[in-house]
Order: sequence, then C-alpha cells, then structure tokens
Amino acid sequence: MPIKTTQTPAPFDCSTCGKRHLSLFKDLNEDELGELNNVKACTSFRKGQIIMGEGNRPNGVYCIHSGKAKLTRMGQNGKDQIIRFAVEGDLIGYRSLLSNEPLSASVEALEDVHACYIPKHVLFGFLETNPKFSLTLLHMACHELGEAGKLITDIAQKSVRERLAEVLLMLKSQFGINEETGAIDIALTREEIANMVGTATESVIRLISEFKQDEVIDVKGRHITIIDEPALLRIGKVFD
Amino acid sequence: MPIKTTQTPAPFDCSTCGKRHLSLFKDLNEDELGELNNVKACTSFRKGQIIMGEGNRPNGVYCIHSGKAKLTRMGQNGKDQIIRFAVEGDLIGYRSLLSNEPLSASVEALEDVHACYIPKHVLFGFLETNPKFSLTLLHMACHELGEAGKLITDIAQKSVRERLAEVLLMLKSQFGINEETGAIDIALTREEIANMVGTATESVIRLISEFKQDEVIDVKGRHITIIDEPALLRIGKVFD
DNA sequence: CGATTAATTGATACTTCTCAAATCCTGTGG
DNA sequence: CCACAGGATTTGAGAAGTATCAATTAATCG
Repeated sequence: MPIKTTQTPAPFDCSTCGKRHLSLFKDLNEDELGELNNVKACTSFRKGQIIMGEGNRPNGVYCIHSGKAKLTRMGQNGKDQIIRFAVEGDLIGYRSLLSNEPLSASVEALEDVHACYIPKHVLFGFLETNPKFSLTLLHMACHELGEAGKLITDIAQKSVRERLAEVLLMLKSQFGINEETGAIDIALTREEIANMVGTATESVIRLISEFKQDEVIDVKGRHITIIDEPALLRIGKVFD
Repeated sequence: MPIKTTQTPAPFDCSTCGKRHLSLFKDLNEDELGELNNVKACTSFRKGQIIMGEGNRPNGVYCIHSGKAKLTRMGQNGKDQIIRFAVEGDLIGYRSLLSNEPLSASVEALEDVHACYIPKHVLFGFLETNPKFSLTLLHMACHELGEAGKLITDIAQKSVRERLAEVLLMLKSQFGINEETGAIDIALTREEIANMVGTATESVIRLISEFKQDEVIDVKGRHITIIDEPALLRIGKVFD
C-alpha cells in the first residue's frame, strides 16, 4: 500500500513555485534555490495520514505546497490538543531540528497534502551562509512564540464558552470563508474543535447549538457560518 | 525619583562576565565582545519595578546579570498570566524585536535585578555577521516554542489541582532549593502562583492546604518545601 | 504600632465533565 | 441503489470541580 503516492525529485520547481513567496525560501539566492530544487523530495499525504509523529527526531523539514494539516500534542488519556494548523508555505518540523529536541507535536493531514521534504543538512547550510534566511526564520519562530503566549493566556483565563467563540473567529481568519456557502472554509469534527478549545466534545456540541439558537452562527453538519460576528467577538471577549 | 539606580557603561565587563557562558553571547568573538562591552548600558531595577511593559516597542534587549523576573500578560479583568520567568543569563525582549511586534508581555523584577541593555542595532549586527550567534538564538527561540506548546496542552487538559502540582515541581527545577531551609528558592505570593496556574487565588490556597494536610509539601508563609516529590508527580500526572 | 496588603475560611452558585443512551451520517460492499 | 457497520453527533441527568463573594485573621512595611 503506497503510503506516499509521490516521491520524485521535482513535481514542483522551487524557482517557479507560486508558494515560495509565502515561505521563508523567498530569501534564497539563485544558487541556493537551485540546490534546494535538486535535493528536495516532493511527497503527497492522504487525508488522515501522519506527516510527522510526536517524539520522533526528523532528519529534515516539510514545506507544505498545498493542503492543510493540524499539529497536535498527545495529552491526558490519549486526548489530543491541537496546537495550531499548517497551511501552504508553512514549514513543518523546523522547531524540533533547531532546538535539537524530539518533535513536540504530530502533524496530520486534514485533507490531501502535497509537500516538499528538505534534508536537515541543506537547511542548516542555508542558515550558516545566508543571514537573511536566518533572520526570516527567527522572525517566524518569534512570531509563533508570541501567538503561543497569547494562547496560553486565553486558555488559562477564559471560559470554555469564550474560548469556543474565539476559536470560531480564529478559524474564519485563518481559513477564510467559502465563496459559495459563506461557511468557514475548513471542515472539522466536533471532537477536533473540542481539541482546539481544550474541552469535552459534548461541551462543544452544547455550546454550538446554543450559539445557533441565539443566531450567532449557522450550522450545517461540519460547515459553520458566522452570522453575527460582533456577537462572537463579545462572547469571546476579543478586544484586539 | 530614580527609577533606574544605575546607568553607566560598565559595572560588568562582558569579556569576564561569569554569566556569559549562560547566555547566547558565548558565541561572540573577541571583537564582537568588545563592541558589546562598549555599547551596553548596565542598569538596576528594584523589586516590583517593570523592566519592560507589554505593548511597548523596545529599542533593545536586556541581558539579566542577576536577579529574577516574571513575564506576565494582562488578561481578563486585569488578571495577570505569568508566562515564564527570566533568570541570570536570559535575554529579555528579543522576541518582540525579532518578530517586529510590540512586547507581548511585561517583565517585572521579582527581586532586585541587574541587567545590561543592548541596543537593537547591535543585536541585529551580530545576527547579520555571525551565523553561529543566529543559530544559538534560533535554538533558544525554538526551545521556548516547545515549552510553550507543552504548557498549552497542560493548561488546556489538566485540572487546577494537577496544574498546581506541576507548577510546584517546575518552580523547584527552575529555582532549586534553598540549602538551609530546603524550601523552593523563590518566594511567590499565593496570587502569583494562581497567575501561573491560571486559577483563582482562593483555589490555590485551598489546594496548598490540602497538599500540606496530605504531607506532600510543607508550607511556611511563602516558602514551600516539597516533601513527597513522587506524590506530586503522581498528582500532576507528570510522566516525562 | 497602625495601615495595607496578603492569606484564609465558609457558603453558594455556576460551569463543565462524565457516563449512558439514542439518533444521525457516511462510506462501503453487495 | 440499498442496507449496514462504525463512527459522529446529540441529548439528558447527575456529579465534580472551580469561581465568586463576603467576612475574618495574619503578615508585612513603613
């Protein structure tokens, strides 16, 4: 059974990759881009597949070309906690490589994902010779660190109800809305939402029905539409 | 009123600073160290003073020479959340500078703090010319990112009781124990502990008495001694 | 030694979790 | 296309954990 449906040098060409400007590879010069293109290995993952497993030590990073993935940590009783999402242009596994620690989270494809694998030594090569590249990566890491701090404060101080409102708003801003349906453009199970909020699945279900009852959101299965955004902002006590 | 009691070029000499090997400045060459020594400004802060204020945009970073500080974010109802601590050798404010965002947390001295101020342009100069320095900073940032992820999972999934047990263990491992008393070598108010755990002060008080009742810890005012560490590990469900 | 601030305790209300049972989907193989 | 298995979702009821408010005592700092 083919876990990976593709494993060839270059379905995508880095120098013409439309996603490059999204990623930190925008700072590479022509030579480096050529090297990147030569050594990278493009791979596909099907929905549900684990791209990287928590606790492992990766030998490189993935650059996501298309598709969405979730980063989860295993918590109590096998309950996952969703830390964040990775979308096109995002780099996966760099935290582990750079801190020289095992992966602190698993990465699972939420839909079919195309990604390019870049070996560790190539990444470190860029870091040692291209200061701009390092700075961009530092910028990324530090930004994420700020986001993590915000999340810590939120989870620690807000109620489940407030956190759910915030999560819905965050999903909208990260994934956008579907042009046809107007719904948030990501289909998550109730359990996955619960794993973001950090609560029981039943609690999420009850609160979602409540929001629907109050006409703050509209729900069709896994497709959620935000009707009254100001109300959600109020419920989530989001000020900035 | 002197907010800063010292503001002179060099109470401490970087090249002989015993704390240097603790910090990321261990990777600087002699020239760079000389430059650092020339431009840095050493400063003192008294207990309770704000070293950096959330929302501000710093023009440099502080390297802590001695003393302890807490990093807090303002949350709901003016309630603080303690994100982490900074101790000697730690760099403060680098996240904000490198991500080009306002400070995501305030830094407050928990005891008298001596620190050296390093202007932004000097830090960026090192980053552009010394790849090893960049790598070390990346290493630091990525490590912190992992810690933040761990904290997110913990806060989201563990009960207040479990989190308190964990916090006590964390305090011991970060600050060590006092040789004379055997107590954890940091004096925090009940409120500060509550702000770490993310709960109400009264809840911390009740749980601390409970732990004391069960002879897991001993308490003398703000000085807490861990008596039965295995029990705390069990209560906190700490496995790694 | 006052005056504040911190710590403690009690009572009560509220949120959220857990367990159990029922219903609804969804993809799959016949 | 249909029936079915297994997972996902929903609902209910009761228990547990925490928060909140108020009142009291203890500690700390000029």
